[in-house]
Amino acid sequence: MGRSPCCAKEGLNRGAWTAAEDKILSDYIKMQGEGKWRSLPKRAGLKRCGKSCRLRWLNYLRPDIKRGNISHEEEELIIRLHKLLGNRWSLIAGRLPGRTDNEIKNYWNTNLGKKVKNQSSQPSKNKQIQKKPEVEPPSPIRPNVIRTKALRCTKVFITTPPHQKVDNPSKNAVAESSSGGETETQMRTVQVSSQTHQDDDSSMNLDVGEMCLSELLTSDYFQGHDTDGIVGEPYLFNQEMMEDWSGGDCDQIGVGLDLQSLVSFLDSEADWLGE
DNA sequence: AACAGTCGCAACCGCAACTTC
DNA sequence: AGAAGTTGCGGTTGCGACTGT
Repeated sequence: MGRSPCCAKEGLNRGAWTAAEDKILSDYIKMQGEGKWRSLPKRAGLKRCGKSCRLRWLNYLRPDIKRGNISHEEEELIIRLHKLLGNRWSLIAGRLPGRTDNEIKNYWNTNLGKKVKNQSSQPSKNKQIQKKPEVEPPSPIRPNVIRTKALRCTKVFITTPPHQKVDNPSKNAVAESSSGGETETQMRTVQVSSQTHQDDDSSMNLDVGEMCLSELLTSDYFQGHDTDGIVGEPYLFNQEMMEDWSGGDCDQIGVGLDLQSLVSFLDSEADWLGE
């Protein structure tokens, strides 16, 4: 299908927003709520395209936006998440309350990108960051950094094939993309299935909405089972990755990692498999 | 003080996923 | 089922602020 232009460009304001425009937009959204961006400018009486309004609201006017410098803890988290997710700024921003994807993207491009590059090019003091090469996938076997486009998915199905030793953990991750109206932020369920789990119900649904990732990763399902020759091996992650995610930093920095990030990561892994 | 170069952020652009009809 | 419309995302750009000469 052809793509229609997001808006007629004639007669619309462009460039920096004025205080008056900001006020009109935020007042309107406070009264009417977000959404229907395309028609919003007309209804609100703004000479802007809907896209521009959405961006302005999301990146600047939203009341829950955190202003000010990115803290060291946030920086660490960004680096860590970028290592896993690559340039999926919206997912990374989702783990940093009050920060926007645009802000994090800018911060990465202006600060962290260089910093991480420097650190990886010279042996350094920061062991945590030096554990793995940055940005580029270390190998085609187990890419740390995945593709750029995020999929919306509501469920991740993780399964260990019967009597099959896990030689490539990522091969056991399959993401199901929902066709429903849910969004990434509504991902709620991870279904974990294992042949080695001998209960009648060999799969398990976990409500993961607010579950701390480190808790989940240290649970039996991710630590592996003492059967079928996969003693102590996680189903999805090797030791390095487990340390990466469950190293306890999330508690230290006071930002609870929930499974949305993990689901996205698994989603990415599944996508890589499909290529 | 004036100019050039660099940096950082806000905004724009184009694409793809998703929804609606 | 498929076309048309909408939304969200990541990459890129423009411009003001800052810094060095």
